[in-house]
Amino acid sequence: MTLDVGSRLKAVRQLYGLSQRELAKRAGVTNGTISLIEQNRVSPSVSSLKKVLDGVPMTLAEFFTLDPEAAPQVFYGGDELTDLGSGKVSLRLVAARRPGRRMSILREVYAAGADTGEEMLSHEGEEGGIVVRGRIELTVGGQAKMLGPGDAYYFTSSLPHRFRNPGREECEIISASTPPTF
Amino acid sequence: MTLDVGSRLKAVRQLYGLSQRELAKRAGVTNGTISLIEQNRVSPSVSSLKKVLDGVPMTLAEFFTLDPEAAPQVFYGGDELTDLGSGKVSLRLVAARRPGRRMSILREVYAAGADTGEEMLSHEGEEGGIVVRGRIELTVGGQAKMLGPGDAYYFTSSLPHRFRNPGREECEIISASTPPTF
DNA sequence: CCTAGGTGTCTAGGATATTAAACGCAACGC
DNA sequence: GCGTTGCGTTTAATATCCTAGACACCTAGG
Repeated sequence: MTLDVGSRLKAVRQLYGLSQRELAKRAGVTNGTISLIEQNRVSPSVSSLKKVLDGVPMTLAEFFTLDPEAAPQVFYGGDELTDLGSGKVSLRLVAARRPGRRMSILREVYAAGADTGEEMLSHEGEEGGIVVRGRIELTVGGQAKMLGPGDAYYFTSSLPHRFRNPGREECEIISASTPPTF
Repeated sequence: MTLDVGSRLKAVRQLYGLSQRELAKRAGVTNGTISLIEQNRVSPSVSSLKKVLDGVPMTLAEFFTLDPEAAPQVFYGGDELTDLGSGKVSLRLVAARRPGRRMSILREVYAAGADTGEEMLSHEGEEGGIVVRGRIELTVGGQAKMLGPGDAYYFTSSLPHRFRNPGREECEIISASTPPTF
């Protein structure tokens, strides 16, 4: 198992300053249930855990995304930009060495003529960004659009997408994606 | 309930091209269990759902984060930058109108002398960013650091933090945070 | 036709989770 | 001291889940 649902629930409950009975009442379960779950004496069904979390309220996704040992580390400085790119696309990743990151923040530079390819990228999650300088053509789900400095985008990463710089100047974008792509 | 664990599991399983028996074998449960779960005839315990997902493999967080109706929407254009700031700090949020976003991507401009305050900000999640122009002093967990163009930062948002522009020039940052702060 | 191997579904019974109520403990007012 | 109110824990009975194995269906090959 090594998935400490109990401690997690307890932490969440206490974070909201609720007693077992209070939470139980809000959630429509008994206080005994909360107690047993928090002691890891039982593994709740998804439906009952959902009921409990609805009392907080918190979604299941949020609950399981909680980083129990929330690394109190801070990363900063130019050094934190790790080089990943190749050829005409330069990618620099923020806090690459941080374990368990929940986002990829990237500084992307597309040289003139750069193209992520016909095949289209597709992966779970969401991504978005802002164009800092230059112009770029972004195709998402069959629709293409030119973006210039100050323009922004945001989409579900499972949609096939492609970045292309048809111009003669470099284009710089700062983007973020969750869960981390890199 | 209205939380269709069954369909979700089925979708995941089929996405990976597995039969109920194959997945069951990998996961160490019986095919009947998978069948019953997919039909929503039972609400699996967290421990057994975890076992099942380990067979894929997929984490519980990923499973519950799956957006069933994965909004195929794309947001872009300068219009997508919604103004939020006040006073010396200007905040522009990407895709503000998108429901259920998992990130806040912001273009932040700190005027000379801008300061998010002594009281320190603190909230759940993670955040990071890259300085586009100007200089800014970032204090996280008691440690201050000056950042200039091209520098980056990343930290756990629950650490008390503060942004301050002690210089005479504007500072522009592009940042992201998850879960969304705005 | 009919076996062989694949699919998903169903059922009986043992295993596990949940309830309702009791229990032990500590803090407070009287 | 004593009653009250809050806390988390425990217990016996009930409800729910999970397993093993049978079942029905389909497709392919002999």
